[in-house]
Amino acid sequence: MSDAEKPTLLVIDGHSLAFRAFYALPVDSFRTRDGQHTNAIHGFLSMLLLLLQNEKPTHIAVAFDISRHSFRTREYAEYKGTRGETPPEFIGQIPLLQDALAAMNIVTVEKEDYEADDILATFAKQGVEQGFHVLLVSGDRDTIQLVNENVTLLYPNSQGVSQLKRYDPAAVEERYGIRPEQYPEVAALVGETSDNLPGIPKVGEKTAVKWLGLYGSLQGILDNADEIKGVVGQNLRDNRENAVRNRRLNRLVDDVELPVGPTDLTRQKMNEDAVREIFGRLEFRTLLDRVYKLEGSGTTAGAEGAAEIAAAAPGVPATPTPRQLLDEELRAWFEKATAAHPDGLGLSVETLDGKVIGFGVASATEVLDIPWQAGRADYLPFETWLASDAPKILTDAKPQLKALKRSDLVLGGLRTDNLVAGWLLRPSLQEKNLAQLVQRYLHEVMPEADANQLVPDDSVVAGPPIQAWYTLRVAPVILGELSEGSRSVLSDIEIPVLLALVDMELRGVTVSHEQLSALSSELGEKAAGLAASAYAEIGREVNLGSPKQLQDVLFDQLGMPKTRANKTGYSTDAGALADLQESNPHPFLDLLLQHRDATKLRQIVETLDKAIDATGRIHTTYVQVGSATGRISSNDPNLQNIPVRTEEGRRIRAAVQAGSGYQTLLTADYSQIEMRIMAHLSGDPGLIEAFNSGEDLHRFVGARIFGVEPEDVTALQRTKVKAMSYGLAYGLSAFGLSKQLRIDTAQAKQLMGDYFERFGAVRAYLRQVVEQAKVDGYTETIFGRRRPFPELASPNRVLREGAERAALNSPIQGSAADIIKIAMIGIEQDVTEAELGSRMLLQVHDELIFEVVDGEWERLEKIVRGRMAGAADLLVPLEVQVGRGDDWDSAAH
DNA sequence: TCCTTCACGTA
DNA sequence: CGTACGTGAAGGAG
Repeated sequence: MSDAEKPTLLVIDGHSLAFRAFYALPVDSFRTRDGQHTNAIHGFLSMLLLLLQNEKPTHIAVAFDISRHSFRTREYAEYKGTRGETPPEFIGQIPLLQDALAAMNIVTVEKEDYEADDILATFAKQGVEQGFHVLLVSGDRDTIQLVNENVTLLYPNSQGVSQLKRYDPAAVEERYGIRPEQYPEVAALVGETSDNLPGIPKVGEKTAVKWLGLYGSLQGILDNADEIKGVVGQNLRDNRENAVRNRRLNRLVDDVELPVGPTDLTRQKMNEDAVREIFGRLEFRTLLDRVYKLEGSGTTAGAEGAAEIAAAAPGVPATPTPRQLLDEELRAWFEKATAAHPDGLGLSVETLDGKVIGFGVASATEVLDIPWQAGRADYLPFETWLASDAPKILTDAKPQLKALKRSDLVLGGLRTDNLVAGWLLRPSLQEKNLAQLVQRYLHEVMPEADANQLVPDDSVVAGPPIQAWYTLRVAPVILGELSEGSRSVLSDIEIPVLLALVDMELRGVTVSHEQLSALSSELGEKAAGLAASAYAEIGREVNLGSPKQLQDVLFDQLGMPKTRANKTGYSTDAGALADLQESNPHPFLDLLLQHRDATKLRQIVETLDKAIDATGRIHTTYVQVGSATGRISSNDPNLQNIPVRTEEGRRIRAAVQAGSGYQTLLTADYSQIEMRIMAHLSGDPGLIEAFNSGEDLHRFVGARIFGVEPEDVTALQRTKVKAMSYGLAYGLSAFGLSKQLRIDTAQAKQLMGDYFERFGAVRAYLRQVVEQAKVDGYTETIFGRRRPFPELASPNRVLREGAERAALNSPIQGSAADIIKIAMIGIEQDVTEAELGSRMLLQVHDELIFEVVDGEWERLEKIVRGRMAGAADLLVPLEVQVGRGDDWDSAAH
């Protein structure tokens, strides 16, 4: 019988797959109205449907364990003893899963005293004997031993149950370097932590496979144990019983007496009523759809069945089939659709290498598929709609807008971006893409190719039309949950600033490769010299970049006192080293610190250098939804953490320059914006007076604290005061302050006391913020941006107090973020209206950097100053400092 | 090879 | 026992 003619028997290890699914899918997103968790069931069934569709088994069974006890636990009581308690959310899902399988007429098998894998082994053996091709699905590695030319194992990868790796004998050999039947011998030597089966210490897969190659079998290895040298040889001799026991336990039993045989497992037609009932009870709407599609395609139900389902699941519209329209039809479609959708149509831009290759457009009832080729006149009605102000809804618009611009396409009327709106709702961001948003807000599973998704099947991958469809449907749910204030933050701040970020990213900034590479080699030499000196001090070479090796040097070799403990030992960070330098001065410490400095800087230089493109510019990516406070972050590369505090750091900034065609750089930053916001929010008369008087704040405060005249406050004192002022806005304690200022706690308390005596309303405000947040469950910025703080109610003190500090800082940091965004929007608008060639390039939280066309300086400076200072109307003025220079360093002030 | 921890740069 | 981020090296897990 040829392979193609053979019937296929599919046997699944129910427990292990359901458990994998449980950990692969978020518990919170899969819960019925009455609180039953369903994530394991959903994940399992989704995988099952995929298997039925792709593998088309003729026979099928699912095996379960009856309990945690089996003949193995009787033989070895500790077997699987390290497994923790079953999570409470998992309990109860298995019986429901079995109900669902029963409704689908799939046989489930379990046997007292045996594990599911033994059932798999038994069916595998019988199946092969009776001429089946056998497919096993299990998350237990022991089943690898069952693989042969007629038995294939499908094993879930680390992502969960969405992707199953196919192991035939060749794949096993490729992955492990051994034949399938040898696998349990390897496992016996290595041991299995999750089953509480210790193996031979220091023997991993590599060693075990090597030994098998040398001695042929486990028995051969044990017989020749005396030949094996070194520590591992000794370990083998000392622990040979482990290997013997493991081998005994991991041998699967293939002659379990079962009530059914392979031929009894013929795939049956599902019981539609029962399936509808149980899926309804589990609230699986999309899955039900998929079940019917599957039944319809394979058996008799057909389109009729699918229609019946759509009717049976009210409120969930069936996904429309994408249409391709041209010319007049397309024009008419948009005319009708725009009229019917005043809140916008869904749009998804498909990109490849940053260029546009297609679009999906969705209305409430239809979706369009628009494969893109530039210059096609028959798509003109679409291009017209795209450029118009007609409202559009996207998800993660920024990369799509960048691609549009690169392809010289214009998009107007961006109404909302689901990713940004979702972030405003939950700024700690659990949902990073459309699929996750759909799951959370529509409680549906979107078909997607994403490895994190459950259904990676190519035939159901969501193309642009489907993306647009879900984008349109999820938008009103998110918008409906946003507060009024958050909705105006979205429309008045986030959407406009998103458009500005698109342009800033595309513009990039010129960075001198010559200067960076020179600096890099200079720093490299410096680091090498420092390392050599450091080695000389301790008489040996260590890896100065390894905290672990440094611990040996500091605490063993040099006998220094132990520093602050961390997870892997004792801290060697700059603060700890400074403490050591004080108590146990040693030249090594200083050399180490300098070496760290040099290598860190070199690393930054190298990262930047590698990011320079062919035109000599670096294009960072701004992450609009990256922070919980409302700030924008920057990556690939991060241009918001370029050094500035040291001389050599500033040389990096000096490599950031005005590009060709531009005369100079303009930098503009807010001075002490967070302290000004604190003055505004607290209404503290002292602080407000300090700002309104024009007096330097830190000097002003320092004069009070150190009891001197403002002009006599030293630079060092001012630095300390500055650190303390900002520290207060972060929830700094007296203890923390004493550490930072290297004074004792009593003195720190005194300092804070003095501070609050002078600025009492600040303390009252900070306390009030936390109290209010505990009542509301969230904090709010001046402009209405919210950040939820569920941890404020936590019984865990560490969590709760951490949340309190974050909560008191959030309105301050978040309002500052709002203000600079508002300024950016205004500046872009004014620069465009004034038709300036000068342009905004970078944002670094409280600073903006522009490149300036010759002759435009005065006009640009006026716009920038006006928009930044006027971005908010506070009780204190917003002061803006502007600098000019050929590069970022010299433009600083 | 992938993941976590440490350390450290910015506001 | 100070908020918000992103990056890279080392070293453990596999």
